[in-house]
Amino acid sequence: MKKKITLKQIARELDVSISTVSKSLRNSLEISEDTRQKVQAFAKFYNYKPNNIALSLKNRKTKTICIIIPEIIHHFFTTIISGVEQIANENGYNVIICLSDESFDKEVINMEMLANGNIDGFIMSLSKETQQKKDFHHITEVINQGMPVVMFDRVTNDILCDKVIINDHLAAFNATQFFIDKGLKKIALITTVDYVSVGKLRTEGYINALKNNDIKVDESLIIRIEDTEHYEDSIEQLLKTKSPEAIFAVNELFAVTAIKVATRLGIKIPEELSIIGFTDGLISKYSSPSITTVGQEGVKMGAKAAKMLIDRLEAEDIENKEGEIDEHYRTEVIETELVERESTKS
Amino acid sequence: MKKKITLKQIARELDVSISTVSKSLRNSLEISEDTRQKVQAFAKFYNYKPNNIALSLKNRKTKTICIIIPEIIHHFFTTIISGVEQIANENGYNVIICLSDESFDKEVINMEMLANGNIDGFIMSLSKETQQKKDFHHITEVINQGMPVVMFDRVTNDILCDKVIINDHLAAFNATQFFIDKGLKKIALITTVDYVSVGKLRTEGYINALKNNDIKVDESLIIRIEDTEHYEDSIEQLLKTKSPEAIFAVNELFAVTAIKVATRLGIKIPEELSIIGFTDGLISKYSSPSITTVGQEGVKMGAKAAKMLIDRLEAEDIENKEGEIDEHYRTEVIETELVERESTKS
DNA sequence: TAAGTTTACGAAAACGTGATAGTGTTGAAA
DNA sequence: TTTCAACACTATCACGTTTTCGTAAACTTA
Repeated sequence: MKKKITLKQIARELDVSISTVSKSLRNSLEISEDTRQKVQAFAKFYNYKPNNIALSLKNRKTKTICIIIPEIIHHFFTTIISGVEQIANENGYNVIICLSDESFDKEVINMEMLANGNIDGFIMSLSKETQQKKDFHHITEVINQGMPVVMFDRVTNDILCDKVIINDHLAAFNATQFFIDKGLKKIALITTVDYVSVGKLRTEGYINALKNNDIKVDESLIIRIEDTEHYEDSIEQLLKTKSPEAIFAVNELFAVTAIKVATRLGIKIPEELSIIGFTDGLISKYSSPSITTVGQEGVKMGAKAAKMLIDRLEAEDIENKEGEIDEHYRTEVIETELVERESTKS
Repeated sequence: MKKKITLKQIARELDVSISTVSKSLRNSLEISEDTRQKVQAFAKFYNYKPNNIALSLKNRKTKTICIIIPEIIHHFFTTIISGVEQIANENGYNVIICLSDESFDKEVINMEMLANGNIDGFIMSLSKETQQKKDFHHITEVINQGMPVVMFDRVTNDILCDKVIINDHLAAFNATQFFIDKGLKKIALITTVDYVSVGKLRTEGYINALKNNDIKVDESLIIRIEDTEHYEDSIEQLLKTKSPEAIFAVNELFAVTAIKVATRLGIKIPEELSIIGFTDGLISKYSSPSITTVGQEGVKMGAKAAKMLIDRLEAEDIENKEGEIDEHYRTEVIETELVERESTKS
């Protein structure tokens, strides 16, 4: 077992100074051709690689970014990760992934721990609990320390920073309008409780589409799901008592569960009931019938977020020297598109 | 914007030495009650937190582990991450997640980059390409440097290290036997090409179960899928020409695709065709009909792997001082269980 | 009072690197 | 012969910690 070799060891071995070794390896012209070659050969033989931690300490940057997501089970977040990872790697950055498990405390702990030098910046989507508490002190604190943060999907207006979102309102509006254009009027909504920012926006989009077409909003057609446990019953109740012609679900799981319940009740899809979900994940694709869904382009979103973060990090390098920092934050909107499948009539 | 404060700044501000500040904050008895309190109050006010990078450099450990997985889209791997993350956090470790995208090169690059001081150890599952090439030099190199590696699921005998696997052979054997016990004999297999270690093992389990029951192995009932693109046709062909009574699929996607094709062809599940998949993911759960599957307990597996790695890391601390290292590597086997659902007769 | 002991702190080294600023030797120009 | 530049290298510092060792000053004891 040969441990990693250091500059110092090379220097001692070749009987030169550490500086000489360092310069030789960086091909400095100060060092004679002879010495340079000797050192480089030796270094190569012992597979010398600079210690990243030492470099981080010296340069005061780690070339590592952290992405905090509430859940890894949701397909949407995994696609986000893919996008971030790709751009990060292209630019020589590592990615640390943290799960908040929808918990405020875990979000805080993760951020505080990593903010102490481990990483250069954050990409994050708020946990449910954080959105509910509306307590963002951990995020402002990090930003105040001069560490850039990019928020995506579940964002808040209370924090000033770069953001990447989809137009949830418009996407929901369009999905609902899609039903209406097919002549369907009794449209149910399966959504989350209102403190989840995206749930709220999608609900609003649904309502506005109805209003826009002079369709009365029937609150009994709307199910608001608190936790993810026993919502099958609520859906069954809805289908039995209200017999909606269409259902718009704000995520994949709600959509596929609706299909399951409908199938069990002998309701034909899409003949008797049309369904549109949100998030174009594996479930929507492989469900039978497959689910028409609002595609979120998670990869694109993650890539965009990573790009914004890295741009800001690299900009800091330059601006630091000139003493000026661009405080102009931007919010990017990612387009969505309806992916038509078997759960809606064509 | 107030940047992070350092020991040096506190020292200068309070007109004491850096050592005094450091000791005060660590409650050393060398420092008078008075000074200690003064320093601690000041540090608290300015929200002092030690710089992790500096600590890493000094202690020569980073309290960070890396998990390399081939794909994040597969639900199995996300559950692995959950398990690792949980144990890691409990023990004060961060987790870096790297995706190899099934590519040998990306696996090598990731490992080489992070091995230079960024992390204390690896948890990994081999990429397809690596398994195909049988080139493991990057892994042996890391291990030779004294960095512990734990492999899970897709492992190789060519590397000596801790491993966590499931008994793929037995699990496939049992699933096949399950069909046979129900009186089904014409059992098809949808598997991967043989260089994927787990695919091979599962195929062997299937074959052994058949042989064990004196059922002739019919190669035309076995589909080996190379890449994940156009296998719907192969499955359709199989169903049309061979009309199997049962299908055992070595992963979720193959299983759900089989269901899709069968449904399209009007084959009733489970009356005319029973299906068992592998990996108890969202797809199996939410598919209609839901899929009977071999549960892999990814969380448990990830947790086990993390525990093995951390145990070894902590053991190193002690053994380093005593100059002895335990080279006795272990392989843990995680139990699987058949989760019965609607795609098989009860 | 002299000697020893405790108290309370500071100096310096170490982790590994890279940049800046020196330094001694050689050779060439004046 | 003197002066100065070029060359080839070394010393030192800094990044932020912790820790070991050292040392004044105060206090105790004989």
